[in-house]
Amino acid sequence: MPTPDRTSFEQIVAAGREILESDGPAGLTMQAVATRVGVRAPSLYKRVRDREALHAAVAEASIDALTQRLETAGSDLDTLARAYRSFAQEHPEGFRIMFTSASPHDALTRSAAPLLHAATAVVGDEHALDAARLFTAWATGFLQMELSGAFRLGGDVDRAFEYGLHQLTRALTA
Amino acid sequence: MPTPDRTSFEQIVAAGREILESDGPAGLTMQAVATRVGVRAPSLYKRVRDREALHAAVAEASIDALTQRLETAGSDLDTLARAYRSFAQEHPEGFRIMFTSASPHDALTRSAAPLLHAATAVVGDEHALDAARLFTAWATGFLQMELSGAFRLGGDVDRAFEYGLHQLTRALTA
DNA sequence: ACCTGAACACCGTTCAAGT
DNA sequence: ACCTGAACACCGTTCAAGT
Repeated sequence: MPTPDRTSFEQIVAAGREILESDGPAGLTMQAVATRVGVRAPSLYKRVRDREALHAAVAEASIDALTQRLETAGSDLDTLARAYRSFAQEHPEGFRIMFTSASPHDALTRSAAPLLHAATAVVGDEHALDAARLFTAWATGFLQMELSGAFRLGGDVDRAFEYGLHQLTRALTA
Repeated sequence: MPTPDRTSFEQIVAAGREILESDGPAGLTMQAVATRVGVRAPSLYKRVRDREALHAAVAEASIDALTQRLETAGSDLDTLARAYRSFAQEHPEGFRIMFTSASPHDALTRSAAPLLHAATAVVGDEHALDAARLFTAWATGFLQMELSGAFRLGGDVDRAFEYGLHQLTRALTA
């Protein structure tokens, strides 16, 4: 006897993102998600393999949200860097989980496209990948350190961001 | 009636580092550490406040190990970057936990000193902090992406590292 | 003083039984 | 076909009782 679905994969992932942002990765439990979508924990296993898969799905959704933000932001490195930073500041846990949970190849590839395009415009085809990696590595590391509070030696963090952005774009343009 | 100590904080942290490296952060449990040091889990609470404090202590020990490596490596940015990378490749989980667990101020400050010194030599006092942040952000982000397998668009990762290193040192020297 | 077993709360996961 | 309660394994943490 069929039963009407009481939840969906999409709803589970959406609930997971909210819980992650409010309670951190430790709070992103099967039980917490089940409660939020109005179901018992065992029911989640119909749509998600296990807790690790749940985390991966939330990570993928975060990457997709970031990609969309980057795609609509603009096409130059400067604009992309600022869009990246504002995304990370709005979704600190969503940003973090992108690099701590195993994320699918496809999502990462899609998110790289805007950067690769912008880098190509600056350094040409041959070094586009290297330049994109230089740029994203800096931005990712900077945001990670900013969010984790690693910048505690004083100084103006905003100025440090502008300094890095300026040095990098200048180096790549030269 | 006093009892001879059957373990120590140092032994607990050392065991924690080994378990972290072999089983990842999820495997770094109170029970696993207790078993390895030959004690029951409740006994650990005499030396460590809770699981979070255990992770923080392991993170601090990793930072200290990195700092020592950097201090003995050399004093220019190029050498520091390579030392940083080799440390991360030898202790991937130890590297990761430095940025995911709350680490004490002092350890972070000590680890920044070698970088700050090298940066000062290149850009002078006024921009030393900004330059050190640019450099560590890039290196940290790059290693994080390398270790998490985020570099999946082909290309030579070693070459990308050399490219970034070259562009950064050139930008800061100019 | 430190160590332990017992106990409790909480989570992940499986599965037989419900509808 | 999905949902649930019951059950089991495992972990974090506290605490009274041992030495």
